[in-house]
Amino acid sequence: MNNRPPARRGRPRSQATRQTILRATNALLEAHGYTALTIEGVAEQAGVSKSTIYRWWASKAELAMEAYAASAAARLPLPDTGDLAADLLAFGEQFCQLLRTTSTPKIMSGLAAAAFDDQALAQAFRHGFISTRRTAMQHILERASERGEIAASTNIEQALDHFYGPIFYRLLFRGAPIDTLFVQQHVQAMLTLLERPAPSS
Amino acid sequence: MNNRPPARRGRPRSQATRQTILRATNALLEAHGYTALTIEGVAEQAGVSKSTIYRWWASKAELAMEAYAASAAARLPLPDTGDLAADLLAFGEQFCQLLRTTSTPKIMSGLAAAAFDDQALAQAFRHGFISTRRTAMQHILERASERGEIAASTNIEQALDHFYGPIFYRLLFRGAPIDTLFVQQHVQAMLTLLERPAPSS
Amino acid sequence: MNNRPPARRGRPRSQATRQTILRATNALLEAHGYTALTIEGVAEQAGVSKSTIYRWWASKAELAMEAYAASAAARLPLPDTGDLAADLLAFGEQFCQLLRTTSTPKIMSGLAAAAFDDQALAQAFRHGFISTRRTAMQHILERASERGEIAASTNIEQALDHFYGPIFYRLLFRGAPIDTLFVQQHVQAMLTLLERPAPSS
Amino acid sequence: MNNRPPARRGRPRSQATRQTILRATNALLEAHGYTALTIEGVAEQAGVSKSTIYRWWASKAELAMEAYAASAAARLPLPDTGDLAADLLAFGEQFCQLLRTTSTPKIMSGLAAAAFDDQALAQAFRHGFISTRRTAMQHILERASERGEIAASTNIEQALDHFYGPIFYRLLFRGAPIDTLFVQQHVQAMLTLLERPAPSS
DNA sequence: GGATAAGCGAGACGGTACGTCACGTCTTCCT
DNA sequence: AGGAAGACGTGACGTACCGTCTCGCTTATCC
Repeated sequence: MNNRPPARRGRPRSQATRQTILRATNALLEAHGYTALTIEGVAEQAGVSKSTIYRWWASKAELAMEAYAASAAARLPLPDTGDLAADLLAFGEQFCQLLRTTSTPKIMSGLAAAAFDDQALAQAFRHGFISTRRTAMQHILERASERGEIAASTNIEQALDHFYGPIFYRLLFRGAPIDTLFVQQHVQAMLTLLERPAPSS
Repeated sequence: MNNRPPARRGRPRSQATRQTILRATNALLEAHGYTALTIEGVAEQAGVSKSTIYRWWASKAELAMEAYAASAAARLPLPDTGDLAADLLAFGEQFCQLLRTTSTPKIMSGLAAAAFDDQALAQAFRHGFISTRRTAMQHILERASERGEIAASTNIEQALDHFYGPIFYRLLFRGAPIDTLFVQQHVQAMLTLLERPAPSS
Repeated sequence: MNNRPPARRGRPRSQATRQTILRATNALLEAHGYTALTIEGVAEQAGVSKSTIYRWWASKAELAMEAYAASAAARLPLPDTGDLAADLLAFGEQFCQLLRTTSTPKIMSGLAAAAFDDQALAQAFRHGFISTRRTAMQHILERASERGEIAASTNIEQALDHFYGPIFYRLLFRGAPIDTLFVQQHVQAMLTLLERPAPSS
Repeated sequence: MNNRPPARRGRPRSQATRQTILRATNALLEAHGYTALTIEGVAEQAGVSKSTIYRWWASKAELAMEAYAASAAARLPLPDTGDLAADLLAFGEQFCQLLRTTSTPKIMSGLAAAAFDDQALAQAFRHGFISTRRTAMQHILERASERGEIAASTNIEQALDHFYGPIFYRLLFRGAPIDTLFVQQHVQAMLTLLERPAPSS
């Protein structure tokens, strides 16, 4: 692995500037949402020139993605209680609280829409926002599988779709609440789908 | 029922113009997607003035909504085979085919994102796009309930979330296929959740 | 002379409506000036439909002209003291006061500019605004001539140009005051130009 | 004297673009008059974006002013024959010819009307169009004064009003000709007003 | 250490679309 | 037929951002 910096000629990119831009983007996203985010706004907020932004990000979608993905990933809950139902409840509860208290839904729906017009962005979106969340949940399921709580044959992919799908559907399309009651019922349904410990006999 | 002819004063709104605008909007939506839709583009395509559009629709979101909702509703499958599994399969298959072959996903994601910035739009979106689809599915479940295929106590709302949620999640967020295999597995999962006729006796 | 009204078919033109429109126009002219005058504004102010206005006046210029010409003409001073200098002073003083206290300059400059784009309007403007004023002054000069205060050979046209020219020039182009001092000096200059009674000896 | 190169930050204003805009404006003014001048028209004619025009000029009036003032000033006659009457005749003749053969009257009346709605514009108009012309004439009168052709006590301001006033009055308000005969009579009147060489004795 | 490259802030520039305003014409109903 | 209401196509408005481009200046590496 050649991890030495490439030692390119010319003035190196300022990491400070890069962070300032990402922070400004996040602040604006949280404050006014994705639609209202503009490159010019970020430039002003960050005290940075537009060209500097365009040098490193191709569009506001790409910028928003990078800015928000990190902060979103950092907040992902990672419960490990040793019990599937408890893990699901804890994860669901904390995850839904995030969705309730941050601008995440707004931003994700904006990015999802933008992704339809830009394949590269779609790629980044799925990697930065979707896979991360799926992986977190996957760990829970795999641990449950190792403990024998769910059958080894369980279709994990499908289970993940069934966990996240209804949550986002309610949030983005129905405007329905993502409260404790919902989480409880949702986890119950998940267990119904998962708990097939092979009745043996 | 307000069936009185409005008997309003002044020149009445031209229905021909209205239809032309809606048709032009649909054509542009299908051709270039929601992001690329502009009021000016619709005006030109329809041979209509911008002001006429603004007179009746407050934004491109509202226009796209009305234009697309009708055409989308008209295409909703309404199977009635007398068997829950068959109904689900038929509905799922046809519904997913629509999502695969039209610009519906693009448009819905655009509208969903726009709905976050406009409560009135959100309202219209849920009524025009979401409720319609839910109702279609609800009829299937209710008929199954009457036939005793599913328990009367079944939480229909939750079932609907579980049906639509994963479909849109795969489509908008994961970019995952909505093919026949998926539909079959998905319907199977739905049956698992629903078929709890409490064998009792 | 057949002075009976033509007795045309259909509902006759409403004189009340006509007057309402002219009054509304004058009010708006005085309040906001010529530039800000719009047909739609007049229609609203007068509680009248746009078509009614267009039925009788071809443009806002023509309307403004008719509306303002009458009210302006009514205010023209007509001094008759039996002495040229006194008449000139009185007329000048009162005329300039009108120009100072009403929107007349604004309106006249607007109309003069509009007249360059419309020959019919130019015609009407000269007749309604310019000739009227010239005639008033002309009477003064003619009476002076009859009294022998100025030579019969005096070029009246030229004298009128010399009287009105500087006033409007100061007002419209220079933004210079049209106060008592100016009027006095101006009248003095006029007398210098006019009083050539050829002392004969 | 601010001769330091401004050393401003950012991309400097393109002088080429500026000139292109001014030239396009003049062309359109001369061709279609002031009323028909539109910012969009100038932008198209000059191959320039609207925003660039709005960046530097606040209104079509301001633009027309700057565009036309320079070209008008460049054409001002500056006779110096050593004789007042000859200077006046030459200046009057040439000046009136300009007014006859160019769109100047149209443009000036438009600007004068616009100046009533905008004090800054009025200021610029007086400086760009009016003072320039007055100064030219003033030089003629001052030279005559030095030569003793007119009394030192002559009110120059008033003389200038008497020179320009009737010309513009005939042009803008009366639509009366500004021909050689008029100029001769006008100059004669001016001399009557000016030539007061103190009869001594 | 001087040449050579970028990085960077500022901001001008050609564009596109916005949403608004008033235009002048029209269509409908009412008087 | 006159008239009020108001829909309509048209054209320009002035604004907001877009993404690109020149500037002058700074900060590095390379010869």
